[in-house]
Amino acid sequence: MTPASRTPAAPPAPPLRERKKQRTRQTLIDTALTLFTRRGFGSVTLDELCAEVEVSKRTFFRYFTSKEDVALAPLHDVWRAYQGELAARLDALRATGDAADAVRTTGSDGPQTLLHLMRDALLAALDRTAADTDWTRRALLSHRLAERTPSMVAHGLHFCERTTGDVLELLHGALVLDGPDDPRPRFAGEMLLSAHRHALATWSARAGADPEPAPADVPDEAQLAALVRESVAALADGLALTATPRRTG
Amino acid sequence: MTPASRTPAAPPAPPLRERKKQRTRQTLIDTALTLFTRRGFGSVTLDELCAEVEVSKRTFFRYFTSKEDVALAPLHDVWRAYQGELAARLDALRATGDAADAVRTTGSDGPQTLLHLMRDALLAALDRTAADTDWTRRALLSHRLAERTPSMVAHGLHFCERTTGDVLELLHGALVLDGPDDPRPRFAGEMLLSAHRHALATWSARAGADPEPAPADVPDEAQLAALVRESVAALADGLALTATPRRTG
DNA sequence: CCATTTATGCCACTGAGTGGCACAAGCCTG
DNA sequence: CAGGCTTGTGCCACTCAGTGGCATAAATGG
Repeated sequence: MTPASRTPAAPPAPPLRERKKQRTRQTLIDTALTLFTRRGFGSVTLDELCAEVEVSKRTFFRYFTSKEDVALAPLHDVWRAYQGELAARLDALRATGDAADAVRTTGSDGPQTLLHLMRDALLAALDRTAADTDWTRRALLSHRLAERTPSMVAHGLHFCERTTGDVLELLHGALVLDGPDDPRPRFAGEMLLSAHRHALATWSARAGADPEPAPADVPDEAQLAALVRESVAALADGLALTATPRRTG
Repeated sequence: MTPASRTPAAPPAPPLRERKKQRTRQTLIDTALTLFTRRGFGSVTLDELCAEVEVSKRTFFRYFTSKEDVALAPLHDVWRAYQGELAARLDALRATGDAADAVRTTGSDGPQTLLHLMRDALLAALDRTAADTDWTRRALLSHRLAERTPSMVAHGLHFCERTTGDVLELLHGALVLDGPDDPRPRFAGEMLLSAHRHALATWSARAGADPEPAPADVPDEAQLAALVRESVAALADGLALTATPRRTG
């Protein structure tokens, strides 16, 4: 923090101005999560939040599109990273022209399923995002908050939907498909979403129900990653599940 | 409309007061769809809409929970019906204890998959809802509106999510599953949702792009039903789709 | 040190959504 | 066809999210 401290081994050292922006953004997110968690999403006004962070409301809206947006930022970040990861993988695929060796994360047999390609991109995104200091804690708070805040659910679903839409454009540019209306990649994308949401819910439920967990009580992203894998694997079972009536007892 | 006209073969004749309510509701929906379609969702204020229908804003909110809600009402009605249909089918299933003959809509081999059970419930719901006079026209307007109105998308997704949640409770009460956290029924429910959304999009796209279609230009619900079947059938292909890179050219 | 860009603050404004209360219209008695 | 009772509606004032415009302050680059 001292002005004279030289950055030990920083990459290209981000332009000083950018730092402040990121710092305000992070502060907004953190105080928002704290306040919302403590007193409920609906009971905290933006004016309060802004006063707390000492930022004008106008400025808040230059960082986030809505009150819900700031509360969901940690979760949204994953999806942004996912989009990037997937784009990179698709480029690699097109370059080598071979699905099998383009993606090193799988020592698989034959060309990969799109769903698995997406899953791996998501896992990589998770890994990258979670590299940030205590992302998991924030993500947990974010998700817990969403569980009891309908408008956050709506906002989150919509965000995912938009991301899926963007991803679909990438896919249609990079893969051989049955025309621009082929529903299969969309289905795959939405299934991944389902799986991810379930993984997140399970992850959150497994952690202690502490409303403001200490850093130590927060489950790590490895557990989440494992749950994502499980969930994706379970998708096919969901499709094939037969309806066995329960005996009334 | 004449007071003395005797209802020819009306069932029990709904309590006169209820009629007015339904009429106001329908008027609100129709004028909302018209105004929104003509001038855009965001450019019509609730005050305008209410003035047009000659109803106070306070009253509006006794019928609908939000501005988005009224614009999506036709689509929401299907899901409400779906919930009812599914509940009925589950009851039938539990009563007979046999999946095969409980549901007459399918002359299938062996017990039915949950997905197909849900699909049939949705188709039945569609059928029932579309019995109302020009539901299809309204639904089409509703969907077209949603396509260019982000907040409507968010609201619609959230509504479906809630419905799915309610349905899951029914399922866990009626079916043999792997405990309360078994993700399979949830996956099935969300896949049906995906399929339905795709069907709706295709249906809407196939109809002429007329912003205010004449009744004759509106596709019927049979076409939508067919698309739902197709989409559900295509789900498995989405799951299994292999990522074949497109040759750059 | 100055000029340009870029982030922020301030202020006034729209419009969705809510709560409270008084009023009127349908509705069940006798 | 009173009477009270229930239920839906109108009106009013209020909160608060979100936006636009313009002046100002801070970083950047010469």
